[in-house]
Amino acid sequence: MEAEILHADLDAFYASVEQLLRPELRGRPVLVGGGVVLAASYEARAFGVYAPMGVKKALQLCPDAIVVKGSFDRYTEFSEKVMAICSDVTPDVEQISIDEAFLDVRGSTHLFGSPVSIATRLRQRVADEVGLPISVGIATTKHLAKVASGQAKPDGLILVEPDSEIEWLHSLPVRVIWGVGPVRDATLAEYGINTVGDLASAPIDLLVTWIGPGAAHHFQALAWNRDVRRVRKQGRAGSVGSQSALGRGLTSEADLSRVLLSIADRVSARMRKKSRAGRTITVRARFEDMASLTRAITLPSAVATTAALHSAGLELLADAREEKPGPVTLVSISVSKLERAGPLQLELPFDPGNPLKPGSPVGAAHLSVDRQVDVARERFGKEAVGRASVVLGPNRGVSDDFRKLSERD
DNA sequence: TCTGGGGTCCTAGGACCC
DNA sequence: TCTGGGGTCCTAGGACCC
Repeated sequence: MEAEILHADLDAFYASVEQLLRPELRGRPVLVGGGVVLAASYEARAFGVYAPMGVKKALQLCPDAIVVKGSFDRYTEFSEKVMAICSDVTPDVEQISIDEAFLDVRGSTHLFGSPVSIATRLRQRVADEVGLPISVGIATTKHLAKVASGQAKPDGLILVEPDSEIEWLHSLPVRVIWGVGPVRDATLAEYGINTVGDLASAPIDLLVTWIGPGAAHHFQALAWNRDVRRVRKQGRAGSVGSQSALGRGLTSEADLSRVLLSIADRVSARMRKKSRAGRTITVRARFEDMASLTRAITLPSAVATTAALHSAGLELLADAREEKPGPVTLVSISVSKLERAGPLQLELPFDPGNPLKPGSPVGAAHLSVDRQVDVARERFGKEAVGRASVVLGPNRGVSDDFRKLSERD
Protein backbone atom coordinates (compact mmCIF):
# COMPACT_ATOMS: atom_id res chain seq x y z
CA MET A 1 0.00 0.00 0.00
CA GLU A 2 1.23 3.47 -0.84
CA ALA A 3 1.21 6.38 1.58
CA GLU A 4 -1.20 8.64 -0.30
CA ILE A 5 -3.37 10.14 2.40
CA LEU A 6 -2.43 13.59 3.66
CA HIS A 7 -3.60 15.24 6.84
CA ALA A 8 -3.05 18.99 6.75
CA ASP A 9 -3.38 20.91 9.99
CA LEU A 10 -2.82 24.64 10.51
CA ASP A 11 -0.53 25.37 13.45
CA ALA A 12 -2.03 27.22 16.44
CA PHE A 13 -4.55 28.47 13.92
CA TYR A 14 -6.35 31.30 15.76
CA ALA A 15 -3.14 32.59 17.28
CA SER A 16 -1.32 32.42 13.96
CA VAL A 17 -4.06 34.44 12.27
CA GLU A 18 -3.80 37.10 14.98
CA GLN A 19 -0.05 37.28 14.49
CA LEU A 20 -0.55 37.60 10.76
CA LEU A 21 -3.11 40.39 11.09
CA ARG A 22 -1.19 42.27 13.79
CA PRO A 23 2.53 42.28 13.07
CA GLU A 24 3.31 43.58 16.57
CA LEU A 25 2.21 40.18 17.91
CA ARG A 26 4.71 38.22 15.86
CA GLY A 27 7.32 36.41 17.87
CA ARG A 28 5.40 37.10 21.05
CA PRO A 29 3.28 34.79 23.24
CA VAL A 30 -0.35 35.21 22.18
CA LEU A 31 -3.44 33.75 23.80
CA VAL A 32 -6.75 33.77 21.98
CA GLY A 33 -9.77 33.42 24.21
CA GLY A 34 -11.78 34.88 27.05
CA GLY A 35 -12.27 32.77 30.15
CA VAL A 36 -10.29 29.92 28.68
CA VAL A 37 -7.50 29.73 26.15
CA LEU A 38 -8.84 28.69 22.75
CA ALA A 39 -5.44 28.81 21.11
CA ALA A 40 -1.94 29.59 22.29
CA SER A 41 0.90 30.61 19.99
CA TYR A 42 4.01 28.47 20.11
CA GLU A 43 5.79 31.25 21.98
CA ALA A 44 3.19 30.85 24.73
CA ARG A 45 3.29 27.06 24.61
CA ALA A 46 6.95 27.21 25.51
CA PHE A 47 5.76 28.33 28.96
CA GLY A 48 3.51 25.31 29.36
CA VAL A 49 0.34 27.01 28.23
CA TYR A 50 -2.16 24.93 26.27
CA ALA A 51 -5.84 24.92 25.37
CA PRO A 52 -8.27 24.76 27.08
CA MET A 53 -6.54 26.26 30.11
CA GLY A 54 -8.03 29.07 32.16
CA VAL A 55 -6.64 32.42 31.07
CA LYS A 56 -5.77 33.22 34.63
CA LYS A 57 -3.57 30.19 35.01
CA ALA A 58 -2.04 30.78 31.60
CA LEU A 59 -1.04 34.30 32.65
CA GLN A 60 0.59 32.94 35.78
CA LEU A 61 2.72 30.65 33.65
CA CYS A 62 3.39 33.27 31.02
CA PRO A 63 2.89 36.78 32.42
CA ASP A 64 4.01 38.52 29.23
CA ALA A 65 1.37 36.84 27.10
CA ILE A 66 -0.95 39.06 25.13
CA VAL A 67 -4.60 38.04 25.37
CA VAL A 68 -6.80 38.74 22.35
CA LYS A 69 -10.52 38.11 22.16
CA GLY A 70 -10.64 36.41 18.78
CA SER A 71 -12.20 37.43 15.49
CA PHE A 72 -14.03 34.35 14.29
CA ASP A 73 -15.26 35.79 11.04
CA ARG A 74 -11.67 36.39 10.01
CA TYR A 75 -10.70 32.85 11.01
CA THR A 76 -13.42 31.49 8.76
CA GLU A 77 -12.10 33.60 5.86
CA PHE A 78 -8.58 32.28 6.28
CA SER A 79 -9.85 28.73 6.63
CA GLU A 80 -11.71 29.04 3.34
CA LYS A 81 -8.58 30.27 1.57
CA VAL A 82 -6.58 27.32 2.82
CA MET A 83 -9.30 24.81 1.94
CA ALA A 84 -9.43 26.29 -1.57
CA ILE A 85 -5.73 25.56 -1.97
CA CYS A 86 -6.31 22.01 -0.77
CA SER A 87 -9.04 21.59 -3.36
CA ASP A 88 -6.58 22.73 -6.01
CA VAL A 89 -4.42 19.75 -5.15
CA THR A 90 -7.13 17.11 -5.30
CA PRO A 91 -10.92 17.03 -5.40
CA ASP A 92 -10.85 14.44 -2.61
CA VAL A 93 -10.71 16.79 0.36
CA GLU A 94 -12.50 16.10 3.63
CA GLN A 95 -12.54 19.11 5.92
CA ILE A 96 -12.96 17.93 9.50
CA SER A 97 -12.74 21.22 11.36
CA ILE A 98 -11.96 24.86 10.75
CA ASP A 99 -8.23 24.20 10.59
CA GLU A 100 -7.65 20.67 9.30
CA ALA A 101 -8.48 18.42 6.38
CA PHE A 102 -7.69 15.04 4.89
CA LEU A 103 -6.60 14.84 1.26
CA ASP A 104 -6.53 11.67 -0.80
CA VAL A 105 -3.88 12.36 -3.44
CA ARG A 106 -3.75 8.99 -5.20
CA GLY A 107 -5.44 10.51 -8.24
CA SER A 108 -3.11 13.50 -8.32
CA THR A 109 0.34 11.94 -8.34
CA HIS A 110 0.48 11.62 -12.13
CA LEU A 111 -0.11 15.37 -12.34
CA PHE A 112 1.79 16.75 -9.38
CA GLY A 113 4.35 14.14 -8.44
CA SER A 114 4.86 12.14 -5.26
CA PRO A 115 2.77 12.71 -2.15
CA VAL A 116 5.79 14.34 -0.51
CA SER A 117 6.24 16.84 -3.32
CA ILE A 118 2.50 17.51 -3.31
CA ALA A 119 2.61 18.17 0.44
CA THR A 120 5.69 20.36 0.13
CA ARG A 121 4.02 22.44 -2.56
CA LEU A 122 0.83 22.69 -0.51
CA ARG A 123 2.73 23.97 2.52
CA GLN A 124 4.60 26.47 0.38
CA ARG A 125 1.44 27.78 -1.23
CA VAL A 126 -0.33 28.19 2.12
CA ALA A 127 2.71 30.09 3.41
CA ASP A 128 3.04 32.30 0.31
CA GLU A 129 -0.59 32.96 -0.52
CA VAL A 130 -2.19 32.97 2.93
CA GLY A 131 0.76 33.54 5.24
CA LEU A 132 0.06 30.74 7.71
CA PRO A 133 2.16 27.77 8.85
CA ILE A 134 0.60 24.36 8.18
CA SER A 135 1.86 20.90 9.08
CA VAL A 136 1.23 17.81 7.00
CA GLY A 137 1.35 14.09 7.76
CA ILE A 138 1.43 11.48 5.00
CA ALA A 139 0.59 7.82 5.54
CA THR A 140 -1.39 4.87 4.23
CA THR A 141 -4.43 5.56 6.45
CA LYS A 142 -6.33 8.56 7.72
CA HIS A 143 -5.55 7.80 11.32
CA LEU A 144 -1.83 7.44 10.80
CA ALA A 145 -1.70 10.59 8.65
CA LYS A 146 -3.38 12.46 11.48
CA VAL A 147 -0.92 11.11 14.02
CA ALA A 148 1.91 12.07 11.69
CA SER A 149 0.79 15.67 11.27
CA GLY A 150 0.62 15.96 15.03
CA GLN A 151 4.20 14.77 15.30
CA ALA A 152 5.25 17.10 12.47
CA LYS A 153 4.18 20.25 14.32
CA PRO A 154 5.10 23.01 14.27
CA ASP A 155 5.42 23.85 10.61
CA GLY A 156 6.66 20.43 9.56
CA LEU A 157 6.11 17.52 7.24
CA ILE A 158 6.31 13.83 8.07
CA LEU A 159 6.00 10.91 5.70
CA VAL A 160 5.49 7.60 7.48
CA GLU A 161 7.06 4.97 5.25
CA PRO A 162 4.69 2.02 4.84
CA ASP A 163 7.34 -0.58 5.69
CA SER A 164 8.18 0.99 9.04
CA GLU A 165 4.82 2.43 10.06
CA ILE A 166 4.03 -0.10 12.79
CA GLU A 167 7.40 0.36 14.39
CA TRP A 168 7.03 4.13 14.24
CA LEU A 169 3.49 4.12 15.63
CA HIS A 170 4.22 1.68 18.46
CA SER A 171 6.91 3.90 19.93
CA LEU A 172 4.48 6.78 20.54
CA PRO A 173 2.44 7.43 23.71
CA VAL A 174 -1.05 5.95 23.62
CA ARG A 175 -2.50 9.45 23.94
CA VAL A 176 -1.74 10.09 20.25
CA ILE A 177 -4.50 7.66 19.27
CA TRP A 178 -7.43 9.67 17.97
CA GLY A 179 -10.12 9.18 20.61
CA VAL A 180 -7.88 8.54 23.60
CA GLY A 181 -8.35 11.56 25.83
CA PRO A 182 -7.45 12.24 29.44
CA VAL A 183 -9.94 9.76 30.93
CA ARG A 184 -9.04 6.75 28.80
CA ASP A 185 -5.37 7.62 28.96
CA ALA A 186 -5.55 7.51 32.75
CA THR A 187 -7.52 4.25 32.71
CA LEU A 188 -5.03 2.59 30.39
CA ALA A 189 -2.10 3.85 32.44
CA GLU A 190 -3.56 2.12 35.48
CA TYR A 191 -3.12 -1.17 33.66
CA GLY A 192 0.37 -0.39 32.43
CA ILE A 193 -0.62 0.62 28.91
CA ASN A 194 1.54 3.62 28.10
CA THR A 195 2.58 3.35 24.48
CA VAL A 196 0.70 2.46 21.34
CA GLY A 197 2.79 -0.71 21.29
CA ASP A 198 1.46 -1.64 24.73
CA LEU A 199 -2.07 -1.09 23.45
CA ALA A 200 -1.40 -3.19 20.36
CA SER A 201 -0.20 -6.17 22.36
CA ALA A 202 -2.73 -5.99 25.20
CA PRO A 203 -5.02 -9.04 25.41
CA ILE A 204 -8.26 -7.98 23.79
CA ASP A 205 -10.48 -9.58 26.43
CA LEU A 206 -8.79 -7.55 29.15
CA LEU A 207 -8.94 -4.40 27.05
CA VAL A 208 -12.69 -4.94 26.68
CA THR A 209 -13.16 -5.07 30.43
CA TRP A 210 -11.10 -1.90 30.90
CA ILE A 211 -12.61 0.43 28.31
CA GLY A 212 -15.62 -1.39 26.85
CA PRO A 213 -16.01 -3.48 23.70
CA GLY A 214 -16.44 -0.69 21.18
CA ALA A 215 -13.46 1.33 22.25
CA ALA A 216 -11.29 -1.75 22.82
CA HIS A 217 -11.65 -3.13 19.31
CA HIS A 218 -11.52 0.27 17.68
CA PHE A 219 -8.37 1.42 19.42
CA GLN A 220 -6.54 -1.86 19.06
CA ALA A 221 -7.25 -1.81 15.33
CA LEU A 222 -5.85 1.72 15.14
CA ALA A 223 -2.80 0.59 17.10
CA TRP A 224 -2.10 -1.86 14.25
CA ASN A 225 -2.89 0.88 11.73
CA ARG A 226 -6.00 -0.90 10.59
CA ASP A 227 -8.24 1.97 9.52
CA VAL A 228 -10.52 1.43 6.56
CA ARG A 229 -12.14 4.85 6.66
CA ARG A 230 -11.95 6.61 3.32
CA VAL A 231 -11.55 10.30 2.67
CA ARG A 232 -15.12 11.43 1.98
CA LYS A 233 -15.98 14.67 0.39
CA GLN A 234 -19.29 15.55 1.93
CA GLY A 235 -19.77 16.20 5.55
CA ARG A 236 -21.60 14.20 8.13
CA ALA A 237 -25.29 13.96 8.97
CA GLY A 238 -24.73 16.57 11.56
CA SER A 239 -26.41 18.72 14.09
CA VAL A 240 -26.65 22.42 14.68
CA GLY A 241 -26.41 23.94 18.10
CA SER A 242 -25.47 26.92 20.17
CA GLN A 243 -24.80 27.60 23.81
CA SER A 244 -24.34 30.46 26.25
CA ALA A 245 -22.34 30.54 29.43
CA LEU A 246 -24.23 32.51 32.07
CA GLY A 247 -21.56 33.59 34.51
CA ARG A 248 -22.58 32.84 38.07
CA GLY A 249 -25.89 31.50 36.89
CA LEU A 250 -29.49 32.52 36.28
CA THR A 251 -32.55 31.41 38.21
CA SER A 252 -35.50 33.47 37.04
CA GLU A 253 -37.82 32.06 34.41
CA ALA A 254 -37.81 35.35 32.55
CA ASP A 255 -34.02 35.55 32.36
CA LEU A 256 -33.71 31.97 31.22
CA SER A 257 -36.45 32.39 28.66
CA ARG A 258 -34.68 35.42 27.23
CA VAL A 259 -31.40 33.52 26.94
CA LEU A 260 -33.15 30.56 25.33
CA LEU A 261 -34.80 32.88 22.84
CA SER A 262 -31.52 34.30 21.67
CA ILE A 263 -29.96 30.85 21.42
CA ALA A 264 -33.00 29.51 19.58
CA ASP A 265 -32.76 32.41 17.18
CA ARG A 266 -29.08 31.79 16.50
CA VAL A 267 -29.62 28.11 15.87
CA SER A 268 -32.67 28.53 13.68
CA ALA A 269 -30.98 31.24 11.63
CA ARG A 270 -28.04 28.94 10.97
CA MET A 271 -30.35 26.08 10.04
CA ARG A 272 -32.23 28.25 7.58
CA LYS A 273 -28.98 29.44 6.09
CA LYS A 274 -28.10 25.82 5.40
CA SER A 275 -31.68 25.04 4.30
CA ARG A 276 -31.97 22.45 7.03
CA ALA A 277 -34.68 21.59 9.52
CA GLY A 278 -34.41 19.07 12.32
CA ARG A 279 -36.57 16.67 14.28
CA THR A 280 -34.69 16.21 17.56
CA ILE A 281 -34.23 19.15 19.89
CA THR A 282 -31.82 18.74 22.79
CA VAL A 283 -31.34 21.14 25.68
CA ARG A 284 -28.40 20.92 28.01
CA ALA A 285 -28.15 22.82 31.26
CA ARG A 286 -25.07 23.10 33.39
CA PHE A 287 -25.20 24.01 37.06
CA GLU A 288 -22.94 25.65 39.60
CA ASP A 289 -21.23 22.35 40.45
CA MET A 290 -20.42 21.79 36.73
CA ALA A 291 -22.85 18.86 36.63
CA SER A 292 -25.11 18.93 33.63
CA LEU A 293 -28.42 17.49 32.53
CA THR A 294 -29.78 16.99 29.04
CA ARG A 295 -33.34 16.66 27.88
CA ALA A 296 -34.41 15.85 24.35
CA ILE A 297 -37.54 15.46 22.33
CA THR A 298 -37.99 14.04 18.87
CA LEU A 299 -40.80 15.57 16.89
CA PRO A 300 -42.80 13.89 14.14
CA SER A 301 -41.74 16.54 11.66
CA ALA A 302 -38.72 18.75 11.26
CA VAL A 303 -38.72 22.36 12.44
CA ALA A 304 -36.44 25.31 11.80
CA THR A 305 -37.99 28.35 13.41
CA THR A 306 -37.01 30.45 16.37
CA ALA A 307 -40.45 30.06 17.90
CA ALA A 308 -40.45 26.27 17.74
CA LEU A 309 -36.96 25.95 19.20
CA HIS A 310 -37.72 28.49 21.88
CA SER A 311 -40.91 26.89 23.11
CA ALA A 312 -39.46 23.39 22.98
CA GLY A 313 -36.39 24.70 24.75
CA LEU A 314 -38.51 26.18 27.53
CA GLU A 315 -40.29 22.89 28.09
CA LEU A 316 -37.12 20.84 28.12
CA LEU A 317 -35.27 23.24 30.39
CA ALA A 318 -38.19 23.31 32.82
CA ASP A 319 -38.07 19.53 32.91
CA ALA A 320 -34.37 19.52 33.69
CA ARG A 321 -34.76 22.17 36.39
CA GLU A 322 -37.43 20.10 38.03
CA GLU A 323 -34.80 17.45 38.59
CA LYS A 324 -32.12 19.90 39.59
CA PRO A 325 -33.28 23.33 40.73
CA GLY A 326 -30.80 26.11 41.30
CA PRO A 327 -28.84 28.55 39.17
CA VAL A 328 -28.14 27.51 35.60
CA THR A 329 -24.62 28.47 34.54
CA LEU A 330 -24.77 27.32 30.94
CA VAL A 331 -27.55 26.42 28.57
CA SER A 332 -27.49 25.04 25.06
CA ILE A 333 -29.91 24.04 22.35
CA SER A 334 -28.94 21.70 19.60
CA VAL A 335 -30.96 20.23 16.77
CA SER A 336 -30.23 16.92 15.10
CA LYS A 337 -31.88 14.50 12.68
CA LEU A 338 -31.53 17.20 10.10
CA GLU A 339 -33.38 17.19 6.79
CA ARG A 340 -33.43 19.44 3.78
CA ALA A 341 -35.98 22.21 4.20
CA GLY A 342 -37.35 24.76 1.84
CA PRO A 343 -36.60 28.41 2.49
CA LEU A 344 -40.20 29.27 3.29
CA GLN A 345 -42.06 27.38 5.92
CA LEU A 346 -45.07 28.18 7.99
CA GLU A 347 -45.26 26.64 11.38
CA LEU A 348 -47.46 26.51 14.43
CA PRO A 349 -45.73 27.12 17.73
CA PHE A 350 -44.66 24.13 19.72
CA ASP A 351 -47.57 23.18 21.97
CA PRO A 352 -46.42 22.37 25.53
CA GLY A 353 -49.65 20.53 26.23
CA ASN A 354 -49.18 18.29 23.26
CA PRO A 355 -45.61 17.60 22.26
CA LEU A 356 -46.78 15.46 19.38
CA LYS A 357 -48.34 18.42 17.65
CA PRO A 358 -45.57 20.92 17.00
CA GLY A 359 -44.60 22.88 13.97
CA SER A 360 -44.71 22.91 10.22
CA PRO A 361 -48.18 21.71 9.39
CA VAL A 362 -47.88 23.60 6.12
CA GLY A 363 -44.28 23.15 5.12
CA ALA A 364 -45.21 23.96 1.55
CA ALA A 365 -42.21 25.90 0.42
CA HIS A 366 -43.49 26.11 -3.13
CA LEU A 367 -46.38 28.29 -1.99
CA SER A 368 -46.07 31.96 -1.19
CA VAL A 369 -46.04 32.88 2.46
CA ASP A 370 -49.45 34.48 2.16
CA ARG A 371 -50.86 31.41 0.49
CA GLN A 372 -49.38 29.20 3.20
CA VAL A 373 -51.05 31.35 5.83
CA ASP A 374 -54.38 31.07 4.04
CA VAL A 375 -54.11 27.31 3.71
CA ALA A 376 -53.18 26.97 7.36
CA ARG A 377 -56.09 29.14 8.45
CA GLU A 378 -58.44 26.92 6.53
CA ARG A 379 -57.02 23.81 8.09
CA PHE A 380 -56.35 24.89 11.64
CA GLY A 381 -58.56 27.84 12.27
CA LYS A 382 -57.82 31.53 12.34
CA GLU A 383 -56.88 31.62 15.97
CA ALA A 384 -54.20 28.96 15.82
CA VAL A 385 -52.64 30.43 12.74
CA GLY A 386 -52.74 33.89 14.22
CA ARG A 387 -49.95 32.72 16.51
CA ALA A 388 -48.01 31.00 13.78
CA SER A 389 -44.63 32.17 12.76
CA VAL A 390 -43.19 32.29 9.30
CA VAL A 391 -39.69 31.57 8.22
CA LEU A 392 -38.84 34.12 5.64
CA GLY A 393 -35.64 32.72 4.29
CA PRO A 394 -32.04 32.47 5.30
CA ASN A 395 -30.74 34.37 8.22
CA ARG A 396 -33.76 36.30 9.37
CA GLY A 397 -34.04 37.02 13.03
CA VAL A 398 -36.87 36.34 15.36
CA SER A 399 -38.17 39.85 14.96
CA ASP A 400 -38.69 39.23 11.26
CA ASP A 401 -40.58 36.05 12.00
CA PHE A 402 -42.97 37.85 14.25
CA ARG A 403 -43.18 41.09 12.33
CA LYS A 404 -44.65 39.27 9.39
CA LEU A 405 -47.46 38.04 11.57
CA SER A 406 -48.35 41.37 12.97
CA GLU A 407 -48.42 42.78 9.47
CA ARG A 408 -51.02 40.24 8.56
CA ASP A 409 -53.33 40.88 11.47
C1' DT B 1 -12.22 34.28 38.29
C1' DC B 2 -12.82 27.44 39.00
C1' DT B 3 -13.89 26.56 32.13
C1' DG B 4 -15.82 28.51 25.52
C1' DG B 5 -18.43 27.18 21.81
C1' DG B 6 -18.75 24.35 17.94
C1' DG B 7 -19.25 19.49 17.09
C1' DT B 8 -19.00 13.58 16.68
C1' DC B 9 -19.54 9.06 18.39
C1' DC B 10 -20.65 5.32 21.68
C1' DT B 11 -23.34 2.92 25.31
C1' DA B 12 -27.21 1.43 27.90
C1' DG B 13 -31.88 0.96 28.99
C1' DG B 14 -36.80 1.24 27.83
C1' DA B 15 -40.78 1.15 24.64
C1' DC B 16 -42.59 -1.02 20.98
C1' DC B 17 -43.13 -4.25 17.05
C1' DC B 18 -43.04 -8.81 14.87
C1' DT C 1 -50.40 -17.35 31.22
C1' DC C 2 -45.75 -17.50 30.40
C1' DT C 3 -41.91 -17.21 27.42
C1' DG C 4 -37.98 -16.09 23.26
C1' DG C 5 -35.28 -13.55 20.11
C1' DG C 6 -34.38 -9.79 16.97
C1' DG C 7 -34.84 -5.17 15.39
C1' DT C 8 -35.80 -0.09 15.54
C1' DC C 9 -36.40 4.21 17.71
C1' DC C 10 -35.77 7.22 21.44
C1' DT C 11 -33.58 9.37 25.63
C1' DA C 12 -29.74 10.38 28.73
C1' DG C 13 -25.12 10.43 29.78
C1' DG C 14 -20.27 10.52 28.81
C1' DA C 15 -15.75 10.78 26.31
C1' DC C 16 -13.54 13.10 22.97
C1' DC C 17 -12.02 16.47 19.20
C1' DC C 18 -10.72 21.28 17.61
